[in-house]
Amino acid sequence: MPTLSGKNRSKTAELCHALADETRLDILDQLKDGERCVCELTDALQAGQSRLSFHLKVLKDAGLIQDRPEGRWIYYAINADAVEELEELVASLRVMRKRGHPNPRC
Amino acid sequence: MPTLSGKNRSKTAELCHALADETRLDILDQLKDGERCVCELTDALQAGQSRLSFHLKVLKDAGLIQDRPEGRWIYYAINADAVEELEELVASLRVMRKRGHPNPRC
DNA sequence: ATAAACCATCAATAAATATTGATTGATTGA
DNA sequence: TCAATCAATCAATATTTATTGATGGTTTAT
Repeated sequence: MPTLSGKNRSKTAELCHALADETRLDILDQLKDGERCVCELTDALQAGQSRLSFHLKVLKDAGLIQDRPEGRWIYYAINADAVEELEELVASLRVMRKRGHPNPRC
Repeated sequence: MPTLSGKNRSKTAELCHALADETRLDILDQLKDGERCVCELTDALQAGQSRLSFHLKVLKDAGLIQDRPEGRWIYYAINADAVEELEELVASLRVMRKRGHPNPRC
């Protein structure tokens, strides 16, 4: 599970990094309704093939999407597990308690 | 509210970008229990002051944190509204329906 | 008034990311 | 087999982002 600190912290950063790009958000928006092959995405997003392949790799390395080769095509789909991890991460950000600022000894 | 596509998309990317860095995750982890001044953070995170100021600005520009000047100090705290926005964003990623891949006409 | 603490900002450099076009490999159909 | 389609990868370049040390402004205490 993703955490703010600790040993998974870099994995958490990677997950967020994958979401931190407009092209990749566009891709996820396309995948929201089900799997798509790269050629469909180049069509829908008006983007070059090598560019999309690059961003798909970023998303896949982060675990946000998965691929399913079928013959000549490769279908990409959102990984539901990753979305669940994101939910946990955001939940961990919930403000716990307002600390009455103690005398800072700086 | 943050969205995958549309006019808020760049704002969404900015929000995620702010989370996509280990130092900034460390900062948020510190702020989870309440507000902190910069000098406390430099102490706790063993990081240079200008470096933290930089990352605090990234977080603040993204709306994730807010600051409260008090005398010589500036206290930073997590912005609960931003966390709520993140929850909505993640919710929008929920897989809607598996589309039985239609003949791609690529 | 002076000195010290706190913090933002700047300039310079270093490092990481993204984009483009070209190449390559695999698969399908003629 | 040959040609065409789909997609990953590479090389080169451009762009962004991060780090460091220095500077300057503001506030507090002496």
